[in-house]
Amino acid sequence: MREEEEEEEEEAEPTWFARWEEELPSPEELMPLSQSLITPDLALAFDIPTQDHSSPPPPPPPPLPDFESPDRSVSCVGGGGGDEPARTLKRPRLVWTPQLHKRFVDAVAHLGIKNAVPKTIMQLMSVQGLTRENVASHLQKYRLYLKRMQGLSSSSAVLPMMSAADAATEQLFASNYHIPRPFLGRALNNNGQGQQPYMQFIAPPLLPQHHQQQQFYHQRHLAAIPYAKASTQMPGLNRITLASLPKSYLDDDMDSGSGTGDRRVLTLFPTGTQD
DNA sequence: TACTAAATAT
DNA sequence: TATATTTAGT
Repeated sequence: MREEEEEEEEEAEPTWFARWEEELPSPEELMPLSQSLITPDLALAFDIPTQDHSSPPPPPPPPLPDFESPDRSVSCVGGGGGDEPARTLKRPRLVWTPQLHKRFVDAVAHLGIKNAVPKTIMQLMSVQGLTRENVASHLQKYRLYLKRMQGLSSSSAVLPMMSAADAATEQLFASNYHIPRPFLGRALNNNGQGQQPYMQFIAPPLLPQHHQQQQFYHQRHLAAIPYAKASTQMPGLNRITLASLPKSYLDDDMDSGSGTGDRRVLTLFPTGTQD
């Protein structure tokens, strides 16, 4: 095939089309899209050259999520092109690492089921770049998982140790969804009659002695965070990069990056060394 | 406005 | 297929 059939459809081109094109405003009349669609701070953050920088108001520090900064190991999946740099306008897929999930669970535990709503959880977690949507989505999934576990536990005795049911569930969640032992025990005990749709979370004061230590160092690290009544995002305090947390916190009982699989998109926890 | 559940996308 | 994101309903 040496002759590529050039699809010349000139003849089929209707006249109205040409006239319609004529009626279009000239390029000069058009307002530059980059001006209206990309805010100055965004343009600055993403190093987008702005043609007309006649009105550059001092842009506030761009709330760039940690995982969007090129410093972190970020790789986008899917999208228009794999070659696309990490700084796409589309929010990259967040991977809930075991550590991040642990922080999530801890936040939920501290808040209690009553206050365990996306916004509050997000504030308590105080992870930079983590959105309420992220938390809401994860919370949904988490509840689903708890619900599932509840059902499994009611049908078969699977309290203290991990049984096949647990193992299967864990597999379902790619071993990402570990639930602290006190959670399981408490919930299962409470579940005798199946009175509650979801497993009941353990509020901090309800934690058994054995886990008060856990609660303790949580308080140590989160003491500065007004999570109890954080109504507004505090610029400094509310932004805590998980990577800055001590290893003792992160490596509590989870192995990092052991079950993320090969679809890691972005990680809030740089698995390597981080300074 | 925020939360939850369902649908959709990757 | 599993997970995260987005959307829609309350």
